[in-house]
Amino acid sequence: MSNKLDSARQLSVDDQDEKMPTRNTLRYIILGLLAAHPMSGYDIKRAFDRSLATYWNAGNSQIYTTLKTLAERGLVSSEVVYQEDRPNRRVYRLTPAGRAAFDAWLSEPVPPRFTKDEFLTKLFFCGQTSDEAALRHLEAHLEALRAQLADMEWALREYGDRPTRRPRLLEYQMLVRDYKQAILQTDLAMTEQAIARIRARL
Amino acid sequence: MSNKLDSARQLSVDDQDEKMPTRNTLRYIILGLLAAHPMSGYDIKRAFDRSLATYWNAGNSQIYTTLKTLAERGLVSSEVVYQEDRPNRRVYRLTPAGRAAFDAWLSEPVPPRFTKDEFLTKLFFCGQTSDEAALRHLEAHLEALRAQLADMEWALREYGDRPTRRPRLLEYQMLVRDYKQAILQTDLAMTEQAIARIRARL
DNA sequence: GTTTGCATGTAAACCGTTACATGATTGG
DNA sequence: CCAATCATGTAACGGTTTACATGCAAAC
Repeated sequence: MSNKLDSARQLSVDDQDEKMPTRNTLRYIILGLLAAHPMSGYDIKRAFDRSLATYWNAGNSQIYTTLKTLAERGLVSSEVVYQEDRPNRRVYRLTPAGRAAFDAWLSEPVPPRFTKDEFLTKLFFCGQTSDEAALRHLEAHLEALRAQLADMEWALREYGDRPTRRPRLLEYQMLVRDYKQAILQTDLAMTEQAIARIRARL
Repeated sequence: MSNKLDSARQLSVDDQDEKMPTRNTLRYIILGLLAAHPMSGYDIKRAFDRSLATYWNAGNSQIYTTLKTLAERGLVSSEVVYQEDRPNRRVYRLTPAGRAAFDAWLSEPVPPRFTKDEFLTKLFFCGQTSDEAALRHLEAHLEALRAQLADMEWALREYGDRPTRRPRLLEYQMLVRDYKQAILQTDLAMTEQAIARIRARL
């Protein structure tokens, strides 16, 4: 469909490329979190669950391995913090190179990519089943959406109004939150409408 | 969490399990398309671009390899259709086993999975850059959304009103289309609102 | 005394993207 | 002559998920 300028791809002269060539959004998320404060892998996982889970998430296994590769590339450094009563923590912080890489990512445009939506994809094919089966999917989706909206409300109450010394960060986070919430609400409204549409025929 | 019946996991004697255990939405999409009519890999690619691209897409390489594994597992069969003037086509059709697998997928609930949204993720971190950079991202997103909406309109005009002998299929496809369109419109509205919000400060 | 929370990881399988490869025909 | 359409694939890499593995402390 759109077919404009695929190749603005000159050979860049400098091959300092400890290549970080592809996408790896997760790497940059971790750098971005560490830009706010030093954290352990465990902390990062909690940051996902608290505030990021709606837009992205990752399992522990991916987080820990990614931290390791970031360290190998010199984008983060780490030190062990010894604790009694609890397991020791390995705390990571950004290096200047890491900060630079993060800034570069922030200023780059988001590369386009096809969306993948398992729910809509299945619904697309539901003409090949019974309306009852379709209704089951829609109702399950409705429930999932309500749970997600409730989670967002909860996270807002729990973590949203804490004082911060970086109001700009919070401002964008709230902006994104509102954005996502509006989409979820439309999603919910459309699911309800679809249910009504199908029920009307039974 | 669950720690009860791990031991239901004895070596199963029958290794008919040509296991199709994971997710692979693409496999089922292909089965679903073939359920409507027999098609070649090329046709499947076109079906994606015409009507499915908004919810899912795949490159040729993945399509052709997936067709091969589906054939190995006996879910589809194929025959070569010879053509003059053009390359021959290998046309695939569902086997009864394939139809059964597709039906099973349709009746299963959609397994939950974390969403990943590169755009919102980047916006989430935009408090660490200039508002100008954030505006650039938002404006690029706006343009992408407009293009996508235009594509959907175009696809509707081009392929949407053709007569069909399976009105139920089309009905669900229209439902999903409306659904997606509403979400894109909310997306667009929120992007515009975010742009206004940031501009108000400059 | 069992579950939850803290804390860190490894290995393998699986899914998706990018790059590459080929070759005839039709239309501008 | 160049681009697009038709048509089919292979190879390599990279990113994600799932399963497995460990172990102490506090709380119920």
